[in-house]
Order: sequence, then structure tokens, then C-alpha cells
Amino acid sequence: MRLTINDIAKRAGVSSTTVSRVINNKPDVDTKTRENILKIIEETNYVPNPIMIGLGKSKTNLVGFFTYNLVGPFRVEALRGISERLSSSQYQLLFYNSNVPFPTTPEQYERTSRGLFEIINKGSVDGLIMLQPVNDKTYLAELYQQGFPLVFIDDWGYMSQFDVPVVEVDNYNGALQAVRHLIGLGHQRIAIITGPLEVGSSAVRTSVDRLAGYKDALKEAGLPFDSALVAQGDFSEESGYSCITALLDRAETASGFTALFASNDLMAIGAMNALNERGLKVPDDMSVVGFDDIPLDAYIRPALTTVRMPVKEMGKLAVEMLIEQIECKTLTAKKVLFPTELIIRASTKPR
Amino acid sequence: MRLTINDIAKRAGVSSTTVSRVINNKPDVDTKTRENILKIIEETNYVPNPIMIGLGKSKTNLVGFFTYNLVGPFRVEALRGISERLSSSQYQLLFYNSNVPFPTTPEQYERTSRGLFEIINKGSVDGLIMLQPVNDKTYLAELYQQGFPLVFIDDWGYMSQFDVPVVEVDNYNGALQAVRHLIGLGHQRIAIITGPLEVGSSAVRTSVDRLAGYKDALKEAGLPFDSALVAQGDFSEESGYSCITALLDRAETASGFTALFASNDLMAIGAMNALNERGLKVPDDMSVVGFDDIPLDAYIRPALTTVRMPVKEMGKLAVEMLIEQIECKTLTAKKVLFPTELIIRASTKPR
DNA sequence: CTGAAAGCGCTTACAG
DNA sequence: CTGAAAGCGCTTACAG
Repeated sequence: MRLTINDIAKRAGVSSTTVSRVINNKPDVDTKTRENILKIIEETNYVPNPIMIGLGKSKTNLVGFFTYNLVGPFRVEALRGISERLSSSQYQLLFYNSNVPFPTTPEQYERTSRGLFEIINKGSVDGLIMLQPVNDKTYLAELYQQGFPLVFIDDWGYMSQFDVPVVEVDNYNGALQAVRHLIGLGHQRIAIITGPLEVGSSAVRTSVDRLAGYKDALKEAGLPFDSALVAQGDFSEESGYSCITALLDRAETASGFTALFASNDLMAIGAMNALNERGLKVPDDMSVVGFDDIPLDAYIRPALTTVRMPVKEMGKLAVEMLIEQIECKTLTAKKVLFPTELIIRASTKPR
Repeated sequence: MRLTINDIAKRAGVSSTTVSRVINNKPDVDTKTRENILKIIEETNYVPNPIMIGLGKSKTNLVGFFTYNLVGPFRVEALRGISERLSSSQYQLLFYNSNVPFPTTPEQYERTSRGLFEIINKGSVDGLIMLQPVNDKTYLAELYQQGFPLVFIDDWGYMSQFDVPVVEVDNYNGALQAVRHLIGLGHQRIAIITGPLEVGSSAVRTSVDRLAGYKDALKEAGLPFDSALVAQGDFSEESGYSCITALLDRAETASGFTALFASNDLMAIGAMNALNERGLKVPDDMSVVGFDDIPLDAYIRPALTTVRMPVKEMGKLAVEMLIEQIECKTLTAKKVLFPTELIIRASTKPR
């Protein structure tokens, strides 16, 4: 039913070798022959199958994107960037979803690992973009060293300490921007709700870096760091709610605070709900900044000031780093840190 | 680098034919031989490449999902369902994103068509799930008649009149539920903001069916249909805002209304913002129901009562209908209408 | 019970 | 300038 190169060859009265030459713009084909073949291809809408093109070269012209779920905009945006960049290449995208939450339980890690092994051992892809926490990081680093094309997009900072290509967000400077903004508005006592600083026994760099940015912004402004103004959440809305509650309860006996930096938007929203219930107005009584720029931010009232990450661009770059590996076998591990952008909305105002 | 069936055969001292027999659980293999091969496969983590398995059968064991973008939760949810259902099959998922908005301009349609032709002519997929408006519907119907496995998921009702397999939402009954709910709360004057009833020259069934459900709910309750209570939007938040404004302006000289059925959530949200600005409280002065159940609904205040569509399940069924076509060559076009669920939140209350 | 050979749709030396 | 042949990794008749 579908046309093959042999069908084209038959119609043109030549061998498939010649057709292949024409398709691939190789020299040494008679102009007449070339034109005739081109005309037939045009008429029949023949498009060579990239998978078959790969066959002889022991590749598939397929790349995989493996992620843990499509909840929330981060991974969806990454997928959009990846897909968009890939559409102008010869590669097609295989989508794999392990469908596990993060943080991940040992059983879920186990399942994910099996999924990963299977993807790789199947040999259906020439390379893989991972946006997927794994426990077996050493295995991946080895795989990469052995020449399997691999790029990580890192939403939780879980691969950044390994010698593999990683695309990540400059969480430190993003937090710095956010807290500088608050300080610039005249706030002196600024609380922070951090993300989980550790999962299992390994540090969550995302959370750690955002905390570090917070601390350094205070320091450069000559403001003291006060551990009473720090609460650790887990990136969920509920934890934002309970953390701000704890901070406020503590603050009643301390000197209070007038601004909050939440390490992600969901926690900022949870905190704003709690503030609202306590009769504290945002931004009049409390300025709030989040991190992520999820679509929700623009809809809630007041709209949330936050830090935007160029996730789509990160996806695109990941594709480029992957293709480079596939085609040039360049194995220099690269870390790329993407800059963030402060989005000022209505949840912050001068003290 | 990657293991092949020949590597396994070599290690086991047999031919690849025998290994193939073992992998595929064919009879007539000596128990000893079988066990030995199984052991080697186990040790080496060999997994046959599904693409190569397909090769000899002129298939690829790949199915495609072609959609117009990943904005908003509908198509993301569909993708999740598709991916999840596929993971327990031998098929892998190729993701294609035409990256056009809907409604679509002629140029975008043109681009989409070219994309579609290319996907199909390339021959990389055994079948395709479309969540993608196209202008060339006849071409697709023919393609399907000729035996190319195709399933449509229909978010705008654009393919429902063609003789192809379509999975869609029971928009009529969803609207019926929504308006019955309002009537049950004692509302007698209920306004509606419809979706676009026509795009280009073809009816948008989604909008038409929701309007029909609204009308019939009124009729069965013995309430009159009043065209002064109908405004046509385009599913955008802005159109919700402007439609409710128009309705209210009109209503000042008419007999008013106490409830609103917006044909999607975004328009409901736009309307709620307008009501708020006019000093009308939801749900005290006006009950509002939407349609879609986007994640936003639970975050806005008041949380929005709406109609939920089982999109993920629709994706799963689409996969089953596709695989059935691929494997059984069954060509009975099926239309499946998925039931909706009314989600009652805080935006509606008794009159 | 087992294997050699052909074939799926391409490309790539190689020969002419 | 052009084509026959081998090969990529599987499966499927067919032969033994």
C-alpha cells in the first residue's frame, strides 16, 4: 500500500541505488535521470521512512523523552520545546511516561529503572532526554560514558552533581532576584518557605540553591539571617499553608515579618490562602513572591509575583545537545544553567 | 554495542530462528534449549527491538498521536491516557505537535495538512490518533476507508459527522446536567454563554450540543427559552467577560437572570471577573456553572461548579480502538460518546 | 526439534 | 553515470 523506494525506482526505470542518490543529493547522477526521479517523487508524494533510513546505519532516527508525569506545566513545557525543535530535524519523538510522582518511593524507583532499562535495551531510540528522577545515577553516568547519547533536564537538581550533560535552571540567581525585589521594596524581615532540602539521603539542589540565593540577597543588603524566618515545605500547596501558619505563630513572639519568599508557586498559593484566612491582606500586610510562573499565577487574586524559568528553551537546547552527541559522538559533558526572569505582578508592594 | 538476537543465538550455540521461537513462546523447542536461552536472555537483559520485530511484517509497532498543541489540560490529559494505555502494549508512542491554535487560519490548516501527509507517507506509524482539526476531512475519511488505522478524539466536534472512529464527549447531556442542577436550585431565569456555533462554514458541534442541552433542560422544566439570555462567545476568557457584560446590559431592561451556564470554564472565569467588577457576588447574586473542569477551577474563589469530561479515559479508549484496527483490520467505524460528571463546588447555590 | 534462506526498505561500498 | 549485492535485526515459511 505505502510506496517504497523500489516503487519509485520501478516507475523511473532505474535501480533503487540511483533513487537513493537523488534523494540524498549525491553527485554523479545524470541530470535527466535526476529530474525524472524528482518528478515522480513529487507526483507520488513519496517520503522515505526515517526508520528504514536508519536501519542500515544501525540507528532509528528516533529520540526518546522520558519523564515522570505530565502534571503541572514544567514537563509539558519541556515536551513542547523538545517537540518543536525536533520537528525541524530528521528525528521523530518517542514519548515515555513513567507515571510516578516525585518524590518517589523505592518501589516507584524500581519500576522507573526497569522502564529505563527496557527503553535502552530495546534499542528503539538513538538517544534519550531524561526529565525523570532515578536512583541508579551511576548506571546512567556509565551509560553516558560508554557513548549512549543522553541529556538530562533537571527540575529538582538531582543529576547536577554527575558528569553528564544537564540543562538546568539558575535557581540561585532566581532566588537572588526575587529576594532583592522584596528588599528593594523596603522589606527588611523576609521569611522563606524552602522546598525539601533533602530527599532520601541526597540533597535537593533546587531547594538548596534557592535557599542560598535568599541568604545571599540578605547578606548583600546587610540584613541578618534569622532561622526563625525559615520553614521547610515540600513544594505542595498544603505545605505552603502549614509553613506560613507555623511562621506566623512563631513570629508573634518574635519581631514579625512583612514579606515572604516561597520556593515555588504552589506553596506561595497555599500560604496566601492561609494569610487570607487569618485576615492578613496580600500585598498590603504581606508581600509574597513565588517561583516557577505556573499559569495559575495570573488568575489568582492578587496575581502572583514570581520567577519564570525558560523551560521551553531548555527543552530545545536539550534536543540540540542530544543530536550533537548522536551525530558527532562528542562526549564532553556540558552543564547549561538557564537564567530566570522576575515577573512582577500584584502580590508585592512597597512596605 | 547493543545486543541483538544473533548475539544471544551465538552465546546459546543455536540459530536465531530458535531464539526467536523461544522469545515468542512458540512450541517445538527442546526444554533444555529453551531454558538455556531464557537464562541467557535473563542474564544479558536482552530485549528485542519492537521496530525490528515489525520490519518483517511491514509494520513498525509505533503509533502516532498528532495534536495541535499542548496548551490547556484537554490534550495533555488525552496524551496521558494514551501513553498509559500504550505502555502495557507492544506499541510505542510517536508524538507529533502541529503547534497551531484553534480556530485555525487557512495557512495553519495548510501547514497541518502537510504535516499529516508527511507523517502518513513516511510510514513510521502503524496508526494514528488525531486530536487535531483538519480542513481536508474527506481525505482522512478515504484514508480510513482504505485501511489506514485512524482514531479521532474530538474536542470541538469537528469530525463527528464523518464515517470514521471518533471518541467524543456527550456535550448534550453534560449541558443538560449542568442546567438541571441550576433549575434544581430554584433558578428560573438562566443565561447561557455559548461557544462559537460555527467556524468557517461548518458547525461546531461541541457548542451546538451544549446549547441544545441547555434548551432541553429548560423545556423539560417547563421554563421558556429566551433568546435575550443567550450570548455567543468563542471559548476565551475575554469573550466570557464581554458576553456577561452584554447580557447584564440587556437584562436591565428585561426581567434579569440569577444564574449563568458558561459553555466552558475559561468563559465562566471571565464572566465571574466581570460580575465581581460590577459588584455582583457569586454565588449570592448569581450562580455560575462552567464546562471542562480545568485545574484552575478548584483554585479560584469561589471554586467553580463545572462539568467534568473523562479525557484520560477517552485517550485510553482511542488506543484500544486503534490497536483493534491495526491487529484485526476491523473497519467498522465507531462513535463513542463519553458521559460527563457534574462537579459541584462553591459557585452555585439555591436561589 | 532445529537451521538456512528470504524478505521487510533503506544505504553503502564495490564493480563496471 | 549506474546497478548488483550485502547488511541492518527481526520473523516466517520451508526443508530436514
